[in-house]
Amino acid sequence: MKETENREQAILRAAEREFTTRGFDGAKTTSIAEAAGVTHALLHYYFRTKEKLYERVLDDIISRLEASIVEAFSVSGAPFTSRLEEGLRRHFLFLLDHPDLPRFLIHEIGARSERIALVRARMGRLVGRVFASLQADMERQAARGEIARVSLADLLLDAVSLNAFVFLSYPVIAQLLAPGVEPRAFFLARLEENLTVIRKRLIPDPPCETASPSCSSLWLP
Amino acid sequence: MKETENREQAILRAAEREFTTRGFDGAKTTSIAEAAGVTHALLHYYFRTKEKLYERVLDDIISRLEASIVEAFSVSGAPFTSRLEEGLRRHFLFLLDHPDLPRFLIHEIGARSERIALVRARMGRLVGRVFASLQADMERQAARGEIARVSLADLLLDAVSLNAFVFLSYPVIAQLLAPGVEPRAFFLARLEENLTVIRKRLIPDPPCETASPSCSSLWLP
DNA sequence: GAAATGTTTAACAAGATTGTCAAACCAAAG
DNA sequence: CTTTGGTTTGACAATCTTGTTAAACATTTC
Repeated sequence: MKETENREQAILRAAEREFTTRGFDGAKTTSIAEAAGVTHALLHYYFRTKEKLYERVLDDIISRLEASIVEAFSVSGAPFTSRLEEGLRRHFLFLLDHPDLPRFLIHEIGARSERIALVRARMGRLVGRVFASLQADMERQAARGEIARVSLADLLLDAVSLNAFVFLSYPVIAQLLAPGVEPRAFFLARLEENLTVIRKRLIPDPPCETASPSCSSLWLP
Repeated sequence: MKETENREQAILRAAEREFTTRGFDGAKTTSIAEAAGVTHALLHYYFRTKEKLYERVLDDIISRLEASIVEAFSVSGAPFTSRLEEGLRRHFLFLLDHPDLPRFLIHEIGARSERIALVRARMGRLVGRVFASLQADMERQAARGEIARVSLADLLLDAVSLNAFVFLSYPVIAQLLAPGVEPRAFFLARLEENLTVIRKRLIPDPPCETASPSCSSLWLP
């Protein structure tokens, strides 16, 4: 075998780029082959059909995402809040390395319902692991009154929403909210904001015997 | 003209459904025509090309979104926090009526860069109006120390992230986080969580002379 | 070096998809 | 009734896209 690994790998890389930026329907096997520098017949030789190539790419992507998130929350022994912050930080930095990934996943699970089963199954395992890993620590800290009582599901969804949406909306909001700012600087600033939001979400609800403004009923009409 | 309004409208409705659920590339003019109950030649008679039909649909959608958001924040005279809460509530309910809209916009602005200019221009006007409408009120309340000092851009992006992402991720997370819960109940619960997050984000940073847990350095390693 | 096995290509086939067109249709105006 | 104008259709053309195939090519093995 000459450098078959390279050819196959080249096709996979090109396919991932094409699929993630254009979606399944927008991606053309001819474009992928061209981008990989091979004839499109070779693409079919290696991956049979567009569908199979897509599945392979999707599988690879989810595996990497899964590994990255599990690893992100694996810092053990530290208090819940530290582990959470560290996990969110790594999650965000992972997205910074794969900025098109959220858009791709979101689109494909919505547009192509056949995929949902696969994605959901693997996400299920992933969420299960993260939950199991954090739940006990969270309860412990909540029991001590150090953090507010929140459902872990809500809290994590809050965090993922904040982290992912910056990348989803970037093309529209960047010039709008921060014209002229370096992309990386913009994203890192958002990371800090996101962490602040989550931290504050966990501030215990004060007993409200003080006249503190946060206890006033500003929010109640 | 027999009921031409109805035919044209039927095509537009079918096109919006098809485009928003499948994206530009996934949508087929034949499917749209079929769904609208007309021949596909008629579709071309009214809208010339798929591209033009798409532009029309996109334009309509953005107009409705724009109108809804401007209206959502138009409650004048109330304190900033009330206006914000009311705006976010209405924004969320609008999305509840158009659950595929965030996915559609996010995908299209990412996948088809030609569209960005149009979307960005209109979003620019929209954000400008909302900003102008809220900024002064926000400063006033911050000056009184009733709310934390945050950039309005960050705060609104936080809120939109939280509101939109539930809909984006719904197909995957629903069964995972809340199995068996009615969709509407699930979404409304999320709305409350989102409002809580934003409220807490605005809690003024305490002076930290008390031993309150929120002042401890739990978050600093 | 010849056979066997795996890789690569050019050419082709089948089908889908967008878009056009001339003719049929229909409603209203003269 | 006939003309006129916009509507609607069936049939067609052009192109794009996926997928196949037979043959050329390379590499290993005996």
